[in-house]
Amino acid sequence: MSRSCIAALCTWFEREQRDLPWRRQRSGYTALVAEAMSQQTQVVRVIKQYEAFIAQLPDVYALAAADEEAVLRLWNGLGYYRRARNLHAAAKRVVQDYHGEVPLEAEHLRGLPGVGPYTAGSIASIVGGAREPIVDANVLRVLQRWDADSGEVSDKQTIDRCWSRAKELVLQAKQPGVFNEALMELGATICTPRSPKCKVCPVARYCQAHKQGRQNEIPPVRKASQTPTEYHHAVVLHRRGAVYVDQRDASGLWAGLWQPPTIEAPRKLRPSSFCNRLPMRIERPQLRSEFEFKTSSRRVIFRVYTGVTRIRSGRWQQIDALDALPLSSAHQKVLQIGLQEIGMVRR
DNA sequence: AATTCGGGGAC
DNA sequence: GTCCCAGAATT
Repeated sequence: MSRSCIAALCTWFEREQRDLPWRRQRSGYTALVAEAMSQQTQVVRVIKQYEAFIAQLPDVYALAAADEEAVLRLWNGLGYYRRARNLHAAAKRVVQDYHGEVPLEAEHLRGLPGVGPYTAGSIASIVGGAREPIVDANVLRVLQRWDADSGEVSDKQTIDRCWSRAKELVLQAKQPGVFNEALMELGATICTPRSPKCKVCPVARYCQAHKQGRQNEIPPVRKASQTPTEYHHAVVLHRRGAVYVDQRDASGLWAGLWQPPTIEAPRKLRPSSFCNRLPMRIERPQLRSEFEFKTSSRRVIFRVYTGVTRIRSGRWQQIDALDALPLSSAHQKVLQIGLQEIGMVRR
């Protein structure tokens, strides 16, 4: 009975699938890059950055040989920057241990940094044709609805049930990779978190949630956690067409990325207090602007200053070469505000 | 078993 | 405004 459902889903996928760049050229390497970028990130946001990444680093040797800074820069704005470092390390290991060929067996893939059960199963099945199950956020939702499983999405038992189900199903599929990708595609385009489009779903007649009219209740909505507010005071220092930047801690938020000198505090600091905490002397500090930046677990108020300093040591980055710097989305905005105030128009 | 890690799409 | 996303690693 699930055979016909699997077939219907795969037929729909072959007909309706989105045109994604990593579907045009399949290889272990392109899949590895695409999967790393796509973790916890909506696919539409990945496309442009994936293309830039592949254009710059077209094969695993290019990536393995690249500077970490060059790799991180290609991740600018994407978030979860550890993924970039893991991908870089994975490429080095592929060159070292696998003669430059990304392994296509799940067990080997699983040994690469940044490759967990989902990513290993995805590459092994879609590129390698292996009969490996996968469960990402899309598949989880689709399978919960198929079985009218109203468990919490974060509950380990719910996740385990879906992995078991995915395994059962992929064992019956004619083409495991096509089936896996079709499940994800259905979740991304039809079986969406809210207001699923059951009217145009190719497998609605196999869906228990739909049969019971409970597709809007499954899975249950997650309860939002509250995010404490913190204040990041940053000063954009300029001299001779360059700005001063320093590197963030190797762990924590935006680990190892670059930024204008910043003091983080639980509360708003007065300008004098802020300047006193900085390692360099600031002349004519001016508060220019303030904006809110939200991540999933933090609410950060950025207070952007401009100022002048005499120090020469440290890293002075030319303004027209700021794109070469690994920068978070928040710090790109800080720099944009600071430079605009200074009159160094940027974009 | 919980927490951490980003940032914007979509509603 | 809210919820969520082609998850994995760390604590």
